[in-house]
Amino acid sequence: MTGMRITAADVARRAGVSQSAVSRVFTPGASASARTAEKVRRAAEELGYRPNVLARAMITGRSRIIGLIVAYLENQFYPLALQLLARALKAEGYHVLVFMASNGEDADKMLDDLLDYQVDGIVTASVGMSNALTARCAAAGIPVVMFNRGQDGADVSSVTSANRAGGQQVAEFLLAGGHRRLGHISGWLGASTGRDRAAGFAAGLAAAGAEPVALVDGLYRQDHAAAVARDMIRNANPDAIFVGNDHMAFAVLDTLRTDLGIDVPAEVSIIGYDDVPMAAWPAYGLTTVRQPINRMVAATVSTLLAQIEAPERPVARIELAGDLILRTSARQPEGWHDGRL
Amino acid sequence: MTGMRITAADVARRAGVSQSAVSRVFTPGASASARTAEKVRRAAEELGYRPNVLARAMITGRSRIIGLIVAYLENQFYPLALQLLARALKAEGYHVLVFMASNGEDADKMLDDLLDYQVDGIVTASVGMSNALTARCAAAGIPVVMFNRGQDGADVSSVTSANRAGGQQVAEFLLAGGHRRLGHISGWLGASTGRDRAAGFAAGLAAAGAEPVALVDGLYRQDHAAAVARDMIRNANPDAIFVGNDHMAFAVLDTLRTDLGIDVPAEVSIIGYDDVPMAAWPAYGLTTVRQPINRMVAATVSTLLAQIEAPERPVARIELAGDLILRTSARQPEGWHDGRL
DNA sequence: CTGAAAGCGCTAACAT
DNA sequence: ATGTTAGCGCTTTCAG
Repeated sequence: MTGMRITAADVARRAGVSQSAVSRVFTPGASASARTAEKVRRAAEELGYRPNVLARAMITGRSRIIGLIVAYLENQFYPLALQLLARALKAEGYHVLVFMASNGEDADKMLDDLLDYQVDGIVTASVGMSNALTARCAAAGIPVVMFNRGQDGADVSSVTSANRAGGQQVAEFLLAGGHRRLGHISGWLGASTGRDRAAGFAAGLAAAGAEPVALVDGLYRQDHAAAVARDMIRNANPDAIFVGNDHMAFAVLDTLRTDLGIDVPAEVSIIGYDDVPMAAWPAYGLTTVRQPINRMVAATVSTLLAQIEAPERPVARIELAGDLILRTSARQPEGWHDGRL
Repeated sequence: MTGMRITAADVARRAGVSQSAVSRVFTPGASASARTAEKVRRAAEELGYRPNVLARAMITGRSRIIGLIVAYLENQFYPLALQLLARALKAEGYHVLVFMASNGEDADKMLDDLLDYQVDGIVTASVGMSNALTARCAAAGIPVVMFNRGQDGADVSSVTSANRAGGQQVAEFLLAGGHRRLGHISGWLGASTGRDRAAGFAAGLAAAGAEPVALVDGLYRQDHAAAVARDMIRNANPDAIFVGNDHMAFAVLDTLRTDLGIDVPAEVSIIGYDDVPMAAWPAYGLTTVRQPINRMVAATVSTLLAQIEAPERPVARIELAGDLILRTSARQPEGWHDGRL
């Protein structure tokens, strides 16, 4: 008797109604009399019946599955986002099917996989999609939202924080703190987040007639960021380093303090980006730009669902402001309040 | 023309064969002549056809979806496991549907959700399931593997590391290092992992005629562990604390060093459990028991798939050995090698 | 409001 | 080896 699935027909038989009556009772926009509904519900209860989502999906064309493409679960920001996203989608009756983007892998292959599952929508986290791929999704009528990544000139929705403004604010803060030799270990410059933060930082310096003493791509990798930090200290003698995200900043902080014996922030100030929970831990106390992850996820969900319900809706590019969070890894200018002097 | 799905019938028409011929070409254990296969494949290519996984699932009774129930993505161990699990399952043609166990939530409700999606199997990570729930899964013919958690007397497969032996090894190591006042901030004692590590630790002490000076449940929560650590230092004056997992150990380490100004390990040694990547970072240098996460995931996948293929297979309880990893948060006994004196 | 009937896209006998 | 046929479990016309 194991594995014997109970179907709507079983329930119908027991309740003494037609199978379609059962269906109606379990369909939100249904029309069934209170009496039938009651009978059906009792029979279903007794039998332990639950509608088969897959069968329903075949008819309605809606699987209530959202595909999530994600690459770096090592960076705490993404598990957090995944957690928030899964909860928010669950509240709307959707669930998340995970697709890990192995780095060497063909993106087209992965998209095939996704489409095979008839997902109702796709969100990419920290993963770029070529315009060819987004075009395929559009052709298949499947909305895509890029989370924490933008794409120039592509017809995709995206939700990011104000990365350019954030980078600029860091420059202003550091300058106000009396630093004069500013270095930047950027996020991967192949990603919009990496580029925008770097551009904002450069713009902030330029506005004060300054320019960075060093600027290197950290590729969003800890090992690489650590190596780059060592070089930068040796060769450029910076008194402050803006690091493209917290994940790398932790590695940089460790490298300076432990390997190089540098006093942070007395000798060198370090600033990160994201404000993951670990940034607040005493061992790091990382001064950083907070990405409003809750609102970013909320925006991602509402954008995606809106697009699922109205496929012809134009793409949305949402950019949410973030704040500089003051801690102990960077010297603090006197009189600095609310992100301004 | 957007959203127009291409079906096997479309391909059949274009290739000049029957629809079932198309199906056969796309079914692994098929029987089709090279000529037909070729024609079909070309037509499919031209049309951009891909089989509908959901329709296939209805017939075969296999969705190729594995439900993952997970609760604490804050503890780095679980995102890592998720990542490994998703990749391993993908290699076998399965994908992971995520179910976040919100703590206040009814577990039965969540299981309903899972079963609705006709998942082929379930893995729970750091989440217990009542015997009633595992019974429901068994009745539905859906195999379950508990990852990093056991269940006494339940008919479920589980994959854990040798938690009891690990706890015992920690006790021996600490004793050999000359510590005499050993405290334990355990993992949640409602979980087998928390209990087993605590029991092993106590057994290790007992074997030497000792007993802990303090033993408190840390509930696997950082805030709680930090508070408990403060109390323990004040009231029990331990010279070493074994913490139930790395996640809590980081908080304890921070509390001792930063809040309490204690020199670790000169005054107090700290040992964790898991060996998440952060444990190796210089800021922590956490001495800890490594859980063989790669092998644990591999065992989880093979157990689950074996059970999917042969439902009558008896449940497996797999326990993998872990090693004590020596770093700088605990005083090191002279002559300690390979986990032994 | 309700039942009968027609599929959704596909696989799996069953013939040929 | 291939086509024909009968469903998988459900939603959705369509009558009544």
